[in-house]
Amino acid sequence: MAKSQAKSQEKNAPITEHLAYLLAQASREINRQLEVRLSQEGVPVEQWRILKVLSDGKGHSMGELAEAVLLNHPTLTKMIDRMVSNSLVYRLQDPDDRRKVLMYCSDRGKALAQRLNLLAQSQETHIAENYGNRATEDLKRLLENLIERAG
Amino acid sequence: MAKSQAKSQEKNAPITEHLAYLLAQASREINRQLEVRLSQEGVPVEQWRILKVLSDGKGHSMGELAEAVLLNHPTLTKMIDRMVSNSLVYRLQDPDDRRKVLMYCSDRGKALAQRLNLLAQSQETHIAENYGNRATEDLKRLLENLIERAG
DNA sequence: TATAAGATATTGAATATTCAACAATTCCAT
DNA sequence: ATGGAATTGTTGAATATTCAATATCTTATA
Repeated sequence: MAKSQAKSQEKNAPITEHLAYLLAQASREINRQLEVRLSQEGVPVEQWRILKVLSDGKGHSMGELAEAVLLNHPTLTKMIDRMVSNSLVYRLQDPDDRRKVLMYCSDRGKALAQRLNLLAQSQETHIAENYGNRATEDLKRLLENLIERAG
Repeated sequence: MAKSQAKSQEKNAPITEHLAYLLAQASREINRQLEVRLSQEGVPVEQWRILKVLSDGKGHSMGELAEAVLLNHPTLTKMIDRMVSNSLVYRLQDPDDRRKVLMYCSDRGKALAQRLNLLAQSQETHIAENYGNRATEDLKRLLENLIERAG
């Protein structure tokens, strides 16, 4: 009986004990909160990521960018299309490898990025205050390690 | 100079330092790995979640279920439509509140759920082995706390 | 150097998700 | 009781994402 219970415990762990589920839940919640903040500028989270990456002023290829902002290629292409329409970013062909397209941030994009960074930063601050500085840092380091191993 | 550097460090934290980003990245990666395993049964992650929740045999309303499986209502409705077509689950009107629909798992759904649980459990085991038991447990507890505060 | 293989980005069709509106039922205040 | 507000779930149109196919360019090889 004890044995079969142990076995059933193994197999029937509630869904809330699965790491994949906890990650999905936490990510969903935190990203929703970020979304609320960024909606002040009418910008989805993915566009903030794109602008943040591009605001280093250097050109980033679509592939590189897709990886950095956690979007797959076709999705990124279409999101960039929208952002080009809004004059936030622009495409330039890479002179060294003409298969590649290098993405750049316009001045308008950079200005928006700055405002978005403030909103995102305020969320970080809010989390650190409510959840605790120590816990937040611990969580970040654990996530970094997990990503490193899992990648 | 030191002052302006500190300031710029605050404002210009790389995107990889944002909790929202780390969570999205980790969740994406771990869920992709789970997806690979579950594809052995041709089932998306969300359907595993649904089957897992319903396999307690009790009826769950759509709202309750949507919350539990991290899907919003219209998305869940349409996914349930597909699962009903596959005879994995079925709807029953709640006799106590006829606005509600109670979802149940069919025998076929329960059998599938068992096979999926094995696949999901094997991922948990794999993570615990590669990432470390201690780190995995720490991470889970931190995520649970975060979700509790953030909800 | 010519050609095949690989890399990069985009496109269009198929699929899935979301938003807003709706229908049905229950709850509550009068 | 009864009419308005709130809750629950679904629908259809608009939007977004994904998959497979394509076009373009580079690299390696023979």
